[in-house]
Amino acid sequence: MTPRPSFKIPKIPEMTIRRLSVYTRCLLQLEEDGVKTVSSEELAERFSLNSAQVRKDLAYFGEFGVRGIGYYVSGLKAELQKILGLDREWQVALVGFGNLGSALFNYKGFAHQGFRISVIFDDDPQKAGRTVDGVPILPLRELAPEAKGRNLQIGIVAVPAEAAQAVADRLVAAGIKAILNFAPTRLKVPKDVRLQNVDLSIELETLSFHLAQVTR
Amino acid sequence: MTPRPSFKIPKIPEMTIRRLSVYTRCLLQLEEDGVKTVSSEELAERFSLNSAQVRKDLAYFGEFGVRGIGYYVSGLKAELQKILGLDREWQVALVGFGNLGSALFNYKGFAHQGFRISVIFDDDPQKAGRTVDGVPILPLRELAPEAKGRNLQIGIVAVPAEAAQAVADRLVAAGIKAILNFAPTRLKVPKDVRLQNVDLSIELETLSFHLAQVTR
DNA sequence: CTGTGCTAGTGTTCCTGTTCACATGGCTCC
DNA sequence: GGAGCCATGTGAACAGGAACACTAGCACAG
Repeated sequence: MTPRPSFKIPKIPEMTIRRLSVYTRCLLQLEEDGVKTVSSEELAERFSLNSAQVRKDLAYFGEFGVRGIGYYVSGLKAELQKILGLDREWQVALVGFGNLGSALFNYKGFAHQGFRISVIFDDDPQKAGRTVDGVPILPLRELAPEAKGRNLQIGIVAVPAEAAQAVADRLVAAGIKAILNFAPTRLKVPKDVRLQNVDLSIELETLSFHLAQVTR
Repeated sequence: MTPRPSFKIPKIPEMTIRRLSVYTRCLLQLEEDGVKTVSSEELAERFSLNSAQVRKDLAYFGEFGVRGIGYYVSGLKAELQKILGLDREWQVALVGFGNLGSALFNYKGFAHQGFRISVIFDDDPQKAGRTVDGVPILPLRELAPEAKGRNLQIGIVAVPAEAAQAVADRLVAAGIKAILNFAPTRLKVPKDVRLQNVDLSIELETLSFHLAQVTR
């Protein structure tokens, strides 16, 4: 009756998932360096973290390690990539092709891990209709039909704050279940849609807060 | 004997500071809309948050509210801006003027809140020596002398992962106490230096993790 | 084959941040 | 001037994530 009998999910902490992502990157590096095995202790100290933390994070998903040895780098890497969904290709829609949008598009790290920006949306008549590196730039109203045709799964919102909610609404309406938002606004989305915010102002203001404490 | 006798700091949670930043932005909007007072309840529901949370966050820093009324929008806004250090201008150094660097430079939101990118560093001979919008682009070796002369306080790292640690080391050596890192690496800095990371891969991979759970 | 050493996995404790619930205290209206 | 209202401020309960410390199990040496 349970949808996934072989594999129970005991509420994974958000922080654990973020760390998995970090571990994965580290393992990629280690594999490249020809390292075969790594202990939770070694892994931990690279991020000034607790080794129990590392073990617990990994143990949420299975028993990947060997006692007395540690973890096999390439094996663990593959497991984590599978868990994070990096073993497949995700179709990403980028909305907004201004400064930030084009920077994101040109960022090399994405395609690498299986995130493919397969279409761009922007209503600017200067941009809409053109193509960059083989990727079409379309007006926003094309979103719904394209989403189905291209099997879009992730939307990146890189438009000004004022337009962000409208864009998000369209993404949701088009059936997209994961949104990465760069606009400085708190978007409202249904709770079956996963929303991840990147807010530069918050990061900068956190810094200036701490500076202000010292520089009183 | 205590360095700050008039003002005790009872360990402010990191999350509180991030929320202050969000509140501030909201208050700016409210003020613009001509709203005079706002209650913790109203403020909270804009971010689907608990009202006690809002009150506690604010209470860390003083008694800004009026019982039976709420908070005076412009008064609270001014207080929060002071707490976050937004009542002054910070001199920011941007290191790396590639895709992301130039996008950040052109992003309007920064100057707005008192963050002035007053110098850019990039070793690319195509770029170094030039000027954009009156801001000079210099080779990285100029960092130390410029930091003093320009009173640089914040460094933004927008270089590839491989170069990031070296850049961070130079920023630290130049006496900069706050770093915003966009490179996908965990930088090591002395603990009196405030480090804030923005890691796009982590955000995207968090999304793909959740998608992968559903799309099994 | 047996013993030792090493490190993964895990139950428990600790601690930080969030939520609840109440008492406090200024404003307003009569 | 006093009584009632209403939202703040805050101590106490709660929850969840992180650290500790112990147990389990595999590998390798002798």
